[in-house]
Amino acid sequence: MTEMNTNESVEKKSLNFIEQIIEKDLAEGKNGGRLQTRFPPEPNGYLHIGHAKAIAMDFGVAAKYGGVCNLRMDDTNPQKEDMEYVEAIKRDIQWLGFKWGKILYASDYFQDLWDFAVWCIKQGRAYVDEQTSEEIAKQKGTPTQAGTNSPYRDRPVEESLRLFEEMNSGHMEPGKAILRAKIDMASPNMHFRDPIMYRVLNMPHWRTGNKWNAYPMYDFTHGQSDYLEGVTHSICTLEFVPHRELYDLFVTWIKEWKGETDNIEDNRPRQYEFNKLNLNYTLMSKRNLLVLTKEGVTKGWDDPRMPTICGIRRRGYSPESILKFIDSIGYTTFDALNDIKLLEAAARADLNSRAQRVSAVINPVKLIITNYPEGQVENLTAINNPENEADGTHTIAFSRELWIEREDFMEDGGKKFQRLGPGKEVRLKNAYIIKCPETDYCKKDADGNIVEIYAEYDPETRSGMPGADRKIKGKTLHWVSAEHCVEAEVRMYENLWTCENPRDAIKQYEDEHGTRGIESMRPFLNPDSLHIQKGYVEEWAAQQPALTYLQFQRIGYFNVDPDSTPEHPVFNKTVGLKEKK
RNA sequence: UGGACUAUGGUGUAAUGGCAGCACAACAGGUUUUGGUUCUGUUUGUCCAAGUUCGAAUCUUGGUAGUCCAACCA
Repeated sequence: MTEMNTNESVEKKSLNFIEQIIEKDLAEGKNGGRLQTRFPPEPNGYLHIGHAKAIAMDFGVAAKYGGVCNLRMDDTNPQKEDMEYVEAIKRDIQWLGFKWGKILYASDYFQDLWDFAVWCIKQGRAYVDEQTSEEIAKQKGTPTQAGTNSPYRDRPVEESLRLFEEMNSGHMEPGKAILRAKIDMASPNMHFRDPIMYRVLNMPHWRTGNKWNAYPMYDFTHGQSDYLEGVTHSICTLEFVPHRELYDLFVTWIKEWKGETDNIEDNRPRQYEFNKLNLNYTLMSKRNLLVLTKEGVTKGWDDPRMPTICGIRRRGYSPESILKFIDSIGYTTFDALNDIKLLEAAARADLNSRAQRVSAVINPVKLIITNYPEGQVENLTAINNPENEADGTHTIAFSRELWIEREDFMEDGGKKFQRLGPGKEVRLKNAYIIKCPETDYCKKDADGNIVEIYAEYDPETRSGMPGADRKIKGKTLHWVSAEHCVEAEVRMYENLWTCENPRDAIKQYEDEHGTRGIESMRPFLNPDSLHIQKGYVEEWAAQQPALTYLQFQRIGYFNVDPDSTPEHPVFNKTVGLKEKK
């Protein structure tokens, strides 16, 4: 092997299996060497982080290989869909940093699909079935047992055509008839047992108004839409694997309908499937997320505990951290359960380089520098981001009375406790080295709680002075000046769920107890998923609403919540800093 | 018990018949005005069994385990 070949093979290692397929197809000139993908959400809810994985794939490969990715609303079911969601979907995709070619709608193809369906009937490949859904379900058989043919299967074409028209007239009751493809009731693939093409809904559609009363099903829409708009690689998740055979069949039929009989294998969309995102301690299903919001467990789709893209955004994650996470878990055909810690690690890695460092005390106790002159105030220099010098500095006020974290003082902390305690010396970040006396180091209330801590500062050790270079045993603590800080609401979040796989746990609970909805969820909900704490934040941080990403030093990454006002700042904890024991 | 798909450290992923590598996690140490960052090092893996082959994580067969499929949802 030559060195060049080695390098090429090294490069190939980083390609996921979809990218490998695309490179091969492009090299072989399939579809005229074109690459076109689509991201096809149903506008019936908000996008979640699982969608972000699909978005990163669909838009990502298009951008990488010079193709185009269109955004297509899969809007074939007006019962469930709403235009409210379309804007939210667009906003979330843009926030993630992707650009679509066109915005398309499956409903754009309703006329084509109708004409195609009529052709199928005339070809004897489709028929109107007038049985009830129960009868049809019964005839479908089971995975281990073949189905039986509908009595309407071989009805005259003219009769089906007339009934199909009636299905769309608005005068037929939903459920009275459906259009089915005549395929194979004995197929081991359940989707081949005369799948439903059209059903009667008698409902206006938010885009097509009252034009249609019968609407096409997913299976009779997706492949045809892909074909009609020129998609080459229709990438979706693994649960659609059993649909692929049907997808291919309908694509073949529609090409025939269009009279395209040349190059039937190379010039057509193909479906490829990757594993969808499963995250432990996280519930992804839209239906159940809706229950949480309706029951008031969470406050809307953008609650920072939600796995929705808007929730994650509000929580303070950057788009880059989400993309980094998705990149780290990869695309395979293995049904993995990913560790949410990987998402947190990706966020820390990204936020570390961009978050502005500020001081905030969220479990405060008063610290009095007994030898610091009363009324004196010093403006000390704080570095905005040690990872990026260009971010500059800001000043932070120092005075006699400070707030520090209650956990940073222990009367009997022992040797391993390197923070403040009787006779112990620590450095105050950007300020002075201070020392607690051996005795009379604090004041307590009647219950024995410490209300004030006393220490003396060494005036020679202000940061920047030569005396500051002195090495001490203690750690460096953060603090805020009691008179120069802002009181803030700090929202701290934990996992919403106490079990690794809430989906399975809820399902099992439902089966065992016969309960539904919120009753089946309660046993697995973390009652402490939201802690609201009063904190003290240095003035600079509270005055900078433009600061998107913050690090409360020694605590974690935070952002400013939309609820925040100058009078009442509100911060969300995105993720804590890594802690060493 | 029909069909389709899958199985590599704790978690995720790479290998395209030829040295089992990477990330996260964990652990130990150095640096550090964040118990952060960073740097160095360490531990841990091919589901099982047989076969093909000079050589198998990879191919074959048989087990085992898991996921998906019987919505007038997508």
